[in-house]
Amino acid sequence: MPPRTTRRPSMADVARRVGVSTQTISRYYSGQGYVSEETRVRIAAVVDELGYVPNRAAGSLRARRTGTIGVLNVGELNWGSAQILSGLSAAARASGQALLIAEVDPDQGAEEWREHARAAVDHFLAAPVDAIIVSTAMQGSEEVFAAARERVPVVNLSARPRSEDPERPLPSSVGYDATRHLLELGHRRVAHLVGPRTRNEALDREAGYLRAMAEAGLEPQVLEGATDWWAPSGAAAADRLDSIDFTAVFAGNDELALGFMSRLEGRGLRAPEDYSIVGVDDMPTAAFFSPPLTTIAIDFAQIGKLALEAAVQAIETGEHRPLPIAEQPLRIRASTAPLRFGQPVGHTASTTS
Amino acid sequence: MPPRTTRRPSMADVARRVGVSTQTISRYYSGQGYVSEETRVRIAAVVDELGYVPNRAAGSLRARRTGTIGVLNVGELNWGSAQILSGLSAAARASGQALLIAEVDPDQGAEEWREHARAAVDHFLAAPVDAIIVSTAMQGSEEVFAAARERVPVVNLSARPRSEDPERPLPSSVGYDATRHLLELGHRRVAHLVGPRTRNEALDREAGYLRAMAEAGLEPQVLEGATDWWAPSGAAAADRLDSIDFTAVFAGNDELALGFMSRLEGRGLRAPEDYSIVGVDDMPTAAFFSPPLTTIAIDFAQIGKLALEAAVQAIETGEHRPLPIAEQPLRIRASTAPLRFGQPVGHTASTTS
DNA sequence: ATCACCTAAGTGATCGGTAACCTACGGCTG
DNA sequence: CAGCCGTAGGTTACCGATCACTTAGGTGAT
Repeated sequence: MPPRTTRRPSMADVARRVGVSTQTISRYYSGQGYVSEETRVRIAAVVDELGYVPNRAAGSLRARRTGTIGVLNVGELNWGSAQILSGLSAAARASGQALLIAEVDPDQGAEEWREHARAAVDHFLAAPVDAIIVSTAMQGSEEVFAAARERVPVVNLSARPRSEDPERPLPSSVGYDATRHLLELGHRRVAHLVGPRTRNEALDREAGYLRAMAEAGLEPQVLEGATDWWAPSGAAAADRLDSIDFTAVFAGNDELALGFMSRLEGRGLRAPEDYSIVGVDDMPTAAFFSPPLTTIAIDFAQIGKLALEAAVQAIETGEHRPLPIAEQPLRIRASTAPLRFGQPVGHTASTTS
Repeated sequence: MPPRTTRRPSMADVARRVGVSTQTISRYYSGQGYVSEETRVRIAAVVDELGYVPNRAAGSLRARRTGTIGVLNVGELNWGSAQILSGLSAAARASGQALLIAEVDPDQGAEEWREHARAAVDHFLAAPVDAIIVSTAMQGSEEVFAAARERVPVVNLSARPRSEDPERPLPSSVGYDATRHLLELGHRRVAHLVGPRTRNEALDREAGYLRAMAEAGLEPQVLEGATDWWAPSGAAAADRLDSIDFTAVFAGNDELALGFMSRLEGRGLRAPEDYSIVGVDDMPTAAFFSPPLTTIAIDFAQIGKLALEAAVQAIETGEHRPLPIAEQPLRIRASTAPLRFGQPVGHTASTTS
């Protein structure tokens, strides 16, 4: 079929058919001003008959409000960021906003990724959008978004807590809580499988871990090797270990924990008998791992909802309020257990491939 | 800060400063018509200086092309649909398109969900978008999109193969291939853990399974109980079994397989010793399940790319080509093994909770 | 009786671009 | 040297809504 022949109906078409001016139709949609009940009914009938849908591009041109919010996601959509997106999109629908999305691949060089982010921001500004939500941010991204802030409000979900930051997000306690759980079970040699350092969440969780360890007067042990948030990265981190001298591990997220557990099992070590492990996210699969994974359940959908509301607020009032923190309950499952004497980990240094 | 005070620069601002007409700036961006190299350089300098970004809403008004494509997703973003979205967004960036997204919750009544879908489509048409991509469709959604088709091209990624369907997607062979693998291992009592019947993918896979079983002259056995694609649904399906009389299972996706395996393990049955199981998706965690899951790897990112290209083609030429099928290799891991005599499943009917 | 005010609408300008058409100049060709 | 074409760019109308303002009848208070 040739590129659409019938022109889509405009507000003028509707107005003509109802026998009023376009202004009345505009009022019908905006709710501002007076439209009699009778006229309202006749408009509704014509709208339905013609299949009229107002053209947002036209409206926003004059109104200087597009009702569109840009959502920037860094890296592939994992369970968490996908959930955030779901939360955002539910809230957006509720408040009549449209969501424009862009994804930036962080696994390039630092310069390339910054260039990508800049392009994505321009993409949003071109739309144009009323606000930008940065779903997951990378370290060093602040300057890119600072430029965008001169045009539209920017809500950064994972900006690091800094006093100069306009949003001043409260520090998340995920890393601290997870580590505390392990310490309360009696573990003393608690390691942290750190997520990709380029992401702010990974840095936050590491900071929480370090704080909990310092408070307890214990030596931290950070396991490196994760280049992204997926299970193979956790496996790679496990493969790097040639000796194992911890009795508990706090993994940056559930995926990393799974990959890590899987490789340790290959070396004859199982949780919770041989070591304890706790993750973050509580993705739906985590409860079905073997063993079921103790983890911190982050209410990502709620985060998305809060972020969208914050963006709408910023659009309407220009006021940036710090994002409240969603609930983050610890879900205790079978992967963690109290430290027992004679726990093999830390004594044997098995070296299997 | 008060709601932005400085007006964003317009094309006229740039033109004035360069000393040309807006038309020349327009030509600079569109590449249509002649702009001398010298002028080009001066425009670039001013654009950079003012931080000018063309307003797509304004341009599209006259050009009747918004460069925006709507992506409708049905249900929460699971691994597959998130990957499709990633593929779409990468391809969109490459071709300069913007992606508008909306999510529709299918777990309402059939009437409610149809109403939601209609609202989402209107949302897209309001933008307006140049095309709509339906990432995962539900049964019975065709009529909703048929209405949208009168306005813009609609690419439906999971429309069921029907001769009347303008896109006539080729039937996917996922269900058939997975079942064949189990049959080739010697299994005869092969069950299918069917996905949520409301989704077309679930129906397609079931059809493939039934075809393979019929070809082999075997009695099919469909395990019901999954209301979504997540692991808890797989567990629920396992909980419904009071006797187990199969030696192999083809699960609708990896998540379902995981939930199912986890519950059977609670009943003392492990793959591949006691039964074989194969999933679909090859999500990154699947290789780290215990046992690592044999599964069909769907190249979702590729699907997204193809879909976006098809949409762009339809926009430009009005021509709907059927989507080529992405590769779907079988990844053989430890969850499937040849049928052995004396395999316990099918003999014992354990009833543990 | 006059005036203020509410209800219900209409008028014309305008947002920031693009389409279509037009102008001007130089070089090459017949 | 007239005619034609390629290059470089300008002019004007227009896309489809919203904004700011105006009109006009009816009602209640002074």
